Amino acid sequence: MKSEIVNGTLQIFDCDIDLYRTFNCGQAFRWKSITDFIFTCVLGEKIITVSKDGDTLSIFPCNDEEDKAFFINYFDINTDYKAVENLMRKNEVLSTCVPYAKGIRILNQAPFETLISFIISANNNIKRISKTINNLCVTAGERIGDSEHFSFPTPKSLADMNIDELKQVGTGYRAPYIKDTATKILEGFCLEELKHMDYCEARKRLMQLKGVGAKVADCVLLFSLGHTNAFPMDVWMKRAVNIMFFNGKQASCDELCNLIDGLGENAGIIQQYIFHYARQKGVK
DNA sequence: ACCCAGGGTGACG
DNA sequence: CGTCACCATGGG
Repeated sequence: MKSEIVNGTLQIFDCDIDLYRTFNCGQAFRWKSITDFIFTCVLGEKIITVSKDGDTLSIFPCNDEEDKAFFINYFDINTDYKAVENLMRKNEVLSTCVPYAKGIRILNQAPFETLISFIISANNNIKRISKTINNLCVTAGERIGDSEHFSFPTPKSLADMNIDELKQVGTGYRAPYIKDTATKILEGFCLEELKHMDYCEARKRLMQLKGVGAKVADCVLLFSLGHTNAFPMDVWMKRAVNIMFFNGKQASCDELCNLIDGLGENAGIIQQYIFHYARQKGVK
């Protein structure tokens, strides 16, 4: 992928990423749209702005090779989505999903932020998840300069909040899960090492945390820890998979496991295509 | 008033 | 192992 840094902006050429789809599919909750093609978000301690002009993706600010490497990884630029799409086209059912999700990317996000975000996502909807996370950042994060933007809270700042404060932000009954998980991370539970661990082992580890079941663990593994075979099974996916692969009948756990195994190393990416298809079709 | 939302937990068989 | 009520909260 060709790219260059010009005046503090990273430009990536011949890039077919669809920013709207990528930011609004429920994998990330903090990107705000300025226009249809310009979005902004706090990553780490910096306010990042990205825009799309034709086939050129621009990311600002980007000051050095280290920044560049971070963005290439964050936006998953080096993964060959065309290859995944070609694989999907060989399957009659999967091929119908491809047009509904062209240009999506699976972001490689900050693990702690992703973990807390998906604990909040349990039995919740995307709009309210975003609102709650924003409240959490304003309450416990750091203001960036004199802007209206805030960083995502550190494990310590969340662990230091009491349950009532966490509830007041809108986390509801998940408040103790958040406090407990933040405390575990603060005390040394290492998320980074899960990246290099076997998928099943990493999943078991995550599920030891309160508020983290199979689905939340898979989201964290897929959206922040590089496990592209993780296949989050939410209510949308269950409906879609049952209709697409099991003739409308409810599949058993074994049948689902076999299906996901059959999708291989990129099952998680394929999952995102199915998710987009299901939501745009309004599968019920 | 009722149901749903990118579910998880704990209790009970 | 599987099932199930319950868990806050806001929008349809």
